[in-house]
Amino acid sequence: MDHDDSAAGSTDVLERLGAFSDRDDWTAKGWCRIERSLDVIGTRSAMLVVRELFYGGSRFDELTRRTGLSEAVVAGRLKQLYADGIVDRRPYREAGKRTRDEYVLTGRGRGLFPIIVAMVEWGEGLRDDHRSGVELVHRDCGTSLSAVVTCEKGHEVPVDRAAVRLKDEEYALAGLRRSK
Amino acid sequence: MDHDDSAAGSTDVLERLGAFSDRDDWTAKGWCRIERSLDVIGTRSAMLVVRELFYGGSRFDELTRRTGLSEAVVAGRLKQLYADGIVDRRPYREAGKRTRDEYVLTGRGRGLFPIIVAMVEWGEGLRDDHRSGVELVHRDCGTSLSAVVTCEKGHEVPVDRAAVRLKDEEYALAGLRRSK
DNA sequence: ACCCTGGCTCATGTAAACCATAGCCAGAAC
DNA sequence: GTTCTGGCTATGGTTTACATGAGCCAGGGT
Repeated sequence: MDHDDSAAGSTDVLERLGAFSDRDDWTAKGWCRIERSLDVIGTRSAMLVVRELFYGGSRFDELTRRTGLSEAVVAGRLKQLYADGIVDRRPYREAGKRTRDEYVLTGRGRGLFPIIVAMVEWGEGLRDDHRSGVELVHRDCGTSLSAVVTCEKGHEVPVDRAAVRLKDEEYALAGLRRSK
Repeated sequence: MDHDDSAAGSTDVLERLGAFSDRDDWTAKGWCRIERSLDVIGTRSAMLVVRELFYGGSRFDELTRRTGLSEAVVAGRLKQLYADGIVDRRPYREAGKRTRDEYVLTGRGRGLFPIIVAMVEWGEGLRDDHRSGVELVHRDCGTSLSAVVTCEKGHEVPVDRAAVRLKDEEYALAGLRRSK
């Protein structure tokens, strides 16, 4: 298997700045935002439930049916997502039925939108049946959505123009010394 | 536990267009790009390895040390990531050591950049120790990175201005009929 | 030739994630 | 009341994801 990659020869990923360049000191241990995110949406079932919530599903049976997950898993996931502030419960009532709760994304939940878009976009390239599948579009102009990385000044930032660093270097280093 | 959510009362997630609005027909079953992405980077270990590759790690011992994962898991993950075309292997040689392979992201692997940025950004809001942690910045201007959703015309698209639809509706419906 | 280092694998065990089935129980309908 | 529906839970079993520790082996040093 050979990956004819156009960038073979360049190691251009993120540049490491300041104390971060000496990475061997702080391996793992909750300093990383990605790990936190993974604690909440790191399972397949969590992502599928969130997907359905974005796609407009809100009731228990919709969520089980459309994710293909078992009721027990969906119930457990919804509990966790509620505890983590991703979904909120809201009572509803259908004619002839008792009152139930439906589940809607909170602000924090809707904050997952770029992740959803990025994953849909990236999944597109994994196989080559580009005809079928789902597409996210702008309501106003109809063109498809894409997650792009920008800085605060609005520049689009490709991988090789990005860098990593510690947020508050002195604070972080102090915490590191404490825990030793 | 009450989530004082400013958007309580609005169900504004994605609008469902065309045949997609009748979602109950195609539950699950590989039509979704997100599921594909999850098949490749859906585990904690995969994301952590990819994170380290973005942060400049490339050798086996770096990857195990910095992810905190066991050697067996890292080895297995690297195999899968190689098979899926996310990483490439490249021989290197340190003085006095034998020749080994190091692992670098392919183009497809670097395509995960928006997902990484979005997850770092989202993980920021999960707890409130905003001082410590890692930060992704633009090399040129130093401001921190953010993943924003745009359409092809460059408009920034918030969740409530986005919609979902089937890509090639006739093709998709035909495939659906076939599989019945 | 021998040793020794380090990337990698194998074996074993545990915990988590998931499915399938059955059952509970609030409450609307009657 | 009684019944019946549907959201949810509880039980048991399988599969996947991980850790731990032992061990293999290519190949550069000497």
